[in-house]
Amino acid sequence: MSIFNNNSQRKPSMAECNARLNAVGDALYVIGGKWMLRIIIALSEGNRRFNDIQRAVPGISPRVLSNELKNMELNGFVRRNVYTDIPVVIEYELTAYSATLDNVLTSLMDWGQMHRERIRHEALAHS
Amino acid sequence: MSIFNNNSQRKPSMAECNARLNAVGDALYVIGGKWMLRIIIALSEGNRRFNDIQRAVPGISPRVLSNELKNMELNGFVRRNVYTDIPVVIEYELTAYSATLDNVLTSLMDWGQMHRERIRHEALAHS
DNA sequence: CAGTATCCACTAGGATACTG
DNA sequence: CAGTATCCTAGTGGATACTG
Repeated sequence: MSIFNNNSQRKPSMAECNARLNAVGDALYVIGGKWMLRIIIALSEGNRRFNDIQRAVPGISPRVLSNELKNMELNGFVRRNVYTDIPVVIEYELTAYSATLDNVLTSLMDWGQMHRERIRHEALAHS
Repeated sequence: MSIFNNNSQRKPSMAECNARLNAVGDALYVIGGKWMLRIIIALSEGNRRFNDIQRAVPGISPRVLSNELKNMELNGFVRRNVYTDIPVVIEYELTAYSATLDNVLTSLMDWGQMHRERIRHEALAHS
């Protein structure tokens, strides 16, 4: 259902309104940080080890990456695997649950791309 | 295209990877704040005047709402209309551009709802 | 009603150095 | 390599009072 085109002409109830607000709020609370989605993208592109991820997410410091990964593990987006061979290898991998973010991620990517184009054209128009 | 299931088996290039990262970053930068999407939802549900919006977005202070609305106007999501009758009436309305957020918004709502359910079940399972 | 003005608290996140 | 430890800053946003 679209937020913008209310085909049924029915005015949404207070309860419905708050449910929407809360759902979006929850989602943003979890994924709205600066880094989490980027880390997911990096992982989905095959980076598994700490320093790989750090390289794949430009600008992130080890401290922040460490915190993010811990949170993501707690929330079930990521699994941390320790392979106790010598040398020990630690790898992160996305869980199935993180795949539920697929729609969110692609819609954000599409919109971000579109928005960037728009800004670019505006800038040109004003120059 | 899905981030998670790369059917073509092709490993994405560095350039593609960065493009995705940037697109998501841009999108989050614009809409990732605590308030903007909630204000859009409030507006989409028929609230047009300053205090209406403030009531419809629980917890927002007038200072923050004022700042957000100005930003949103600058970025083309909202139009501020001043009707110079007596008494003067000021109304905010969503622009066509804000409707481009439809997919983002609905996917966030859906995911937020699902995630909340999941958390609830987990809490029950642990009690 | 539609905001401003002030003041303040918190915390996400940056820089850098260090460790087992 | 996979992180911790410290320290620090900037910016977001809360509380409250006030104004044309």
